[in-house]
Amino acid sequence: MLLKVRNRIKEIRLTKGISQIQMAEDLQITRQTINAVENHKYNPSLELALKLMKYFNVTIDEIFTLEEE
Amino acid sequence: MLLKVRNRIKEIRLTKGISQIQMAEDLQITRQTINAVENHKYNPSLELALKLMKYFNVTIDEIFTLEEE
DNA sequence: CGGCAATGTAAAGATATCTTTACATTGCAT
DNA sequence: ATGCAATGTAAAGATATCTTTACATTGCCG
Repeated sequence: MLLKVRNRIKEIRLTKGISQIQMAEDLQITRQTINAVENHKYNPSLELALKLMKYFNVTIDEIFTLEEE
Repeated sequence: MLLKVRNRIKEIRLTKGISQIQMAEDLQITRQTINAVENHKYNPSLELALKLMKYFNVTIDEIFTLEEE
């Protein structure tokens, strides 16, 4: 049972009307990192994942899910 | 405001009476990885963090916290 | 159409995460 | 005290995550 992480960062970001640029500034990371994570180039680190939860004020389940490959 | 990830993996594991060795087998990772994470040598990846939540059947807040440095 | 903001993408380099192999230490049961 | 299971630790190597710089594409507003 192979598991893979999916995220809904882009959806959540758009519903809040925030740009990648603003997110990057707020979170003190680069825009490219946000873009890569949104487009599933790679997963965020746990640290970044926790910051995203805090930033959007959502639970982990609302952003990340472990799905079968 | 520097933030750092803390975890309670060791506490949770011990309350459930599970060894690092058994955890490693169950989660299909190495014992050294569990040991390193428990002793805060580095953070688990988001993927491993999600697997740990599922394995222990706990919420993210029960395992991980973002604390000030 | 032209300009601008937002987004997508790419490549090189730095650091983090994880594995493999191996050995040392601890603590508990016999 | 000896043996054994569990834990701690270390070093080398592989892959993942993130930054920096740079340029391309998209879409929308004037």
